[in-house]
Amino acid sequence: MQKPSIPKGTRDFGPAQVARRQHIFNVIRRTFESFGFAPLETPTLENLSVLTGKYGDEGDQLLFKVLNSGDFAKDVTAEDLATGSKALLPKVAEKGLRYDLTVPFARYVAMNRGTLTFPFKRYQMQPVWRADRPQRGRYREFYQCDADVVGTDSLLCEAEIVLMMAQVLGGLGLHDFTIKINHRGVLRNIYQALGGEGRETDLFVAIDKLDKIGRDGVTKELLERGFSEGTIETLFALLGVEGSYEEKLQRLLAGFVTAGVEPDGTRPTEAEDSAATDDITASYRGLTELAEVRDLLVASGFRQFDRLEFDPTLARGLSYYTGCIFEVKINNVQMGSVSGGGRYDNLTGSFGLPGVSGVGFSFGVDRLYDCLEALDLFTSTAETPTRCLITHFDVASGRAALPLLAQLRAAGIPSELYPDASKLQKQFKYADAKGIPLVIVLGPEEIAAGVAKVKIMASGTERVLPLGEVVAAMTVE
RNA sequence: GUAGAUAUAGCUCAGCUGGUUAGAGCGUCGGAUUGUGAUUCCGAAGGUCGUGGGUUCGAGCCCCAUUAUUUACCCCA
Repeated sequence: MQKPSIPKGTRDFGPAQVARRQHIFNVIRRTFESFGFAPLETPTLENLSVLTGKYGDEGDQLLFKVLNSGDFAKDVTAEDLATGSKALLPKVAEKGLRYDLTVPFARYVAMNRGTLTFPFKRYQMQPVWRADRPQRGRYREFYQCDADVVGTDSLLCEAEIVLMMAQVLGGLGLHDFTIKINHRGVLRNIYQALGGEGRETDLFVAIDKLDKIGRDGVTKELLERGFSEGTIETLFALLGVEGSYEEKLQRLLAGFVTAGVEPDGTRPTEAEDSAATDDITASYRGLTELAEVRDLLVASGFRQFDRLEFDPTLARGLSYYTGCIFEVKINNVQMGSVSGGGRYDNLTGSFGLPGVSGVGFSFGVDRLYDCLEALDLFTSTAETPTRCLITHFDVASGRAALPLLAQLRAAGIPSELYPDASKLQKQFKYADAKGIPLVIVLGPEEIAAGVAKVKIMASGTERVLPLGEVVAAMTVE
């Protein structure tokens, strides 16, 4: 006999887990729909040509590729085998499992550009697959819940992303969270302040690790990568700004001016240098957009600015982001971000539809689940939707229970009759173990008297009711 | 891909310096209670100690290999 198993990084979800997951999905779906997003579903399999090259070299390695049907090796030559997997891959696999929901969405928009009404707002809640090493909060199969808008540059979209993030987390009972926001333009300006060239990625990767390895660690890493000490000092002076959202914007701006950085990367002339601060502010797209998002949030009645943090060190890996970027962390839980997103100016470009700006974000349901569990925030532990169990004693009383069972179901009360004429003790244990709140005892005595006993499991109280009144009484409860 | 940790009952784990018949809690099943759960009491079932080699008079324990799981790095939801 072989021991049964499931692939690494995948999970089964039992009835109680599914019920909890559905709760998370419902909160997210309600929020997305209340902001006017419409549902979309795309295939599990995409053509590899759609997926490859969108996530960087690392991402390509993490794609699950699907072997072609039939004789997948029929086009393979001895030469291909000798060359290695790179030459082999396109001949044996033309499909892959989706890696995220944003790229399939971009493909959908490009394919259906003629029929869509822009701005197009869609949400999507489907599993994605990544072939990386599983560990805490990291699975090979997991669900993402994306909401994206394409076809508008309006910063209202960014503001609404913050509103939706807060609404979903609040709806789940997660109140101690931090929404981090930054702008790729700000990062670009910082990069310019360092006068570097072509090492943007090195820098972002190092900056992103700041909260993990600390300032000393980042300094060491940047020195190893060839940045000078003076440069690194400037970097930390800019990154180290403190204060409120508003204050950080102002101090960062002042820092840029001091460092002599212009938004387009050129050095300012002396004349420009003397220009009024306000004019320069307007030219820093990142800073002005972040200020605008803040104003829109205020006007929308957003009150949780203590949970919204402008973090100049926020980098995020996905290279297609060009504007605002977001990331959400649940505090006091050891878990990566539960949500993230940002604006991309040209996502559909590689599918032949350039110049369409979009902004979107995503919730990781599996991580939200893990956070809720770690914080003990799940209220329902019921393993079944059943509200009422009818117990019986023999074939005759089981038969007699069937009309009542039908009435309960017709009244909208999920109900079941215990299938076997087991000992009453066993039937009650079944109800208790599954968290069924109500048990009806319908034995020979009750049938003879035309009544039923109704027991409320939580309190242990029992009531004897005429058979005709049972359903009505339970509808009230 | 790199580095570490772990693997003993259905689950969570003990198991001393290598020494007789490998233990506990929870869960499961039966009984105390011919028709009442969660609480209490009594009892029972359940293990080729991940797998394969080796050392030894003797291995759950030591050594080697292998597989699986897991944590950190990289990257990310």
